Amino acid sequence: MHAYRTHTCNQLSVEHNGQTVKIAGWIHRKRDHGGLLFLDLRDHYGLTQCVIDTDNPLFEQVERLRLENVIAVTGEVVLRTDETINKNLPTGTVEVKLKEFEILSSLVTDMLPLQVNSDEPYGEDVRLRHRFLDLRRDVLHRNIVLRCDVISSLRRRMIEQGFLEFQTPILTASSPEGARDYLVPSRVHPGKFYALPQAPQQFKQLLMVSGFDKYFQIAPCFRDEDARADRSPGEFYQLDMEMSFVTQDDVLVVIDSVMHGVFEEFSGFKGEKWDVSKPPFVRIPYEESMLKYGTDKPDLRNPLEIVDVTEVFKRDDVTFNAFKTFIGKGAVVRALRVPKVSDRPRSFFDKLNDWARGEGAPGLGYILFHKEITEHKEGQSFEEGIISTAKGPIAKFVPPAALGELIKLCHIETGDAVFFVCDMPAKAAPFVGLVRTKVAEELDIIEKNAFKFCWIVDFPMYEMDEKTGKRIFSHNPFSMPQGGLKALETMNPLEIKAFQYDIICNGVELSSGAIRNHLPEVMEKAFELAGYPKEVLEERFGGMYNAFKLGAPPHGGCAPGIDRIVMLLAHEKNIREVISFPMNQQAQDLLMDAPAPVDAVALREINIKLDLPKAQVKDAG
RNA sequence: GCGGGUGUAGCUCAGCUGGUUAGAGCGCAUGCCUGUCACGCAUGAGGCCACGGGUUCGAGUCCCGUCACUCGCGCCA
Repeated sequence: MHAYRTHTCNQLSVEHNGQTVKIAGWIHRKRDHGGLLFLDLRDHYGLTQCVIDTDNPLFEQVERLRLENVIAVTGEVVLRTDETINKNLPTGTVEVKLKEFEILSSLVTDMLPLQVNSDEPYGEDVRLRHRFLDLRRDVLHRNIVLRCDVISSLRRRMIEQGFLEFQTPILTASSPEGARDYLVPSRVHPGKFYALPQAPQQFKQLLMVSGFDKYFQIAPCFRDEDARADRSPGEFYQLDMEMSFVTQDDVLVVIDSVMHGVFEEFSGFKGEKWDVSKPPFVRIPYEESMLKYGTDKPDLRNPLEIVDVTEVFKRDDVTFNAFKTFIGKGAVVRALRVPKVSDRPRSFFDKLNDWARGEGAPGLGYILFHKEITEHKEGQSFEEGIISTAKGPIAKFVPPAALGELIKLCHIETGDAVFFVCDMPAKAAPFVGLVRTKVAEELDIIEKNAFKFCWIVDFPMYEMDEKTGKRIFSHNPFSMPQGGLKALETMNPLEIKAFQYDIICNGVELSSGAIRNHLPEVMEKAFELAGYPKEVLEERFGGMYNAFKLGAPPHGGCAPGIDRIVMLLAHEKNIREVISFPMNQQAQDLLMDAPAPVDAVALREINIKLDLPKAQVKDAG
């Protein structure tokens, strides 16, 4: 017999009846009836009930065992009687009649800081400090298994499509722009630092220049930025990929197929299978997304759409001066049509209005289109049909003809309401986007049980930095401008689009990607337009820039975030629920106690002297 | 860096308008219980009410500050 086990705790069934088996695991739960004791033994695979009674001289010893002790149990598999079968347990038709047992770990004597056999929500610091216990618990344990399965599926799908898996350096050079780097001091080169890669961006491009054609990596990325619920502090993983001799469309098709495949494969992880968008995923130009959804990461489960109705409020016969004056200063009016809500009580609209004020808006104007009146008759003008039915705070400022135009623009039907937001374009779009989300949540009309994908394409190459008034790269400096050198030389830079795309699922940004700028002369011009002289390009991106002068293929790729993919599939709101050993929000590892002070000798060796703000001196040892 | 929330037993939480002895469930300990599966029953141990200051005759409760955790903003090419 094997030293530890002949079967796992999820394996035994009626077919093992009568066999002597050995199983090993943690004591999940004990039910002590005095003369009879049940013990649920748990391993990675499942639970098996063991039973012992007072006929066995070991009874008292078993009775004394505590939860979470690790033991091996040897005994006979016996069938349960019909009344005692547990249908909730895969092994519930049998039990192991304990003959012998062996303690395999040092005995648990301390109080457990959290109970493994419970699904109570524990405080996150306790969970992180004792992550190994937390990871034993069912939900988290299964999430991590899902993560393993997703990664192996991604890997298989990439390899099947001819991609090669690479490793790239972890100790590398600091990259300008972007997030803050994690820096690692060099012992050999006093005063110099490595940086941990924010992404293997330049390496994967260099691999393309090296002629490898199709690259992928389950790539760790390090960014020293503050955490969010959907953003792990410090480090995260991407399915990083890049391919040569491709157009944007080629990249999108590959990712469509990988994402669709993985989501189809695992969409039933939480029970019922969810619908997954069929490829090709819909492609929405950035400008259209900002207009229709008020964001560059739209949740397409939300059926509501936004329309620009500035023209309507500009009309001479519209007398709503609050908007008119503002429009004169460059503001726009965005309308959100909400079907079938005109009969909602006044409180519904008041509540939304209060919410909007809470968000810093002056209020939320709306017009209601009541039922009886839009059912206009032949011969009656459209406008006549509408006039007495439009209600709401600003309806009286909008005469029938203008209402007719509004109805056409927004495809308004009887019983609808329309909300209005008037502001400068850069503010109106995101705010009406918030309204869109808020209203859909209130009405509970966000589609359930669906993973809805889309691509946002045609991002602008440059944008104005609001604070400095300077022109900057709006996504990253590596993207190819649409129209190439000619566009850079002739167009208004702010109107140039890039071959830059994001993939979105249910409002979550999974990845950015681009067709890269692999032409040195186009790079020079692109950087010049962002205010960087050629020297900066040479200094900061020298490795790649020089490589491009020695024969670079056109190439592009993207890098879907693995943690977020798993988070979506596991229906988790917090990314730490799909990471084995995450840091807390302050970027501390409470289990391993990192970051930690180092002693003076170590510091001297790397030529570092600390100069700490007063309050923190004591922490640094 | 800024704003919101939380902090009471090992864990999850309750604790009213400030009122004298601080409560429950789980876990732990002891005892009873031979078919449970979140077993049941009884008894018990376990508290710097995050920390520091203040108001008050009296503070777990009110006020101020600090710290920790968490959510969001800034940040995240």
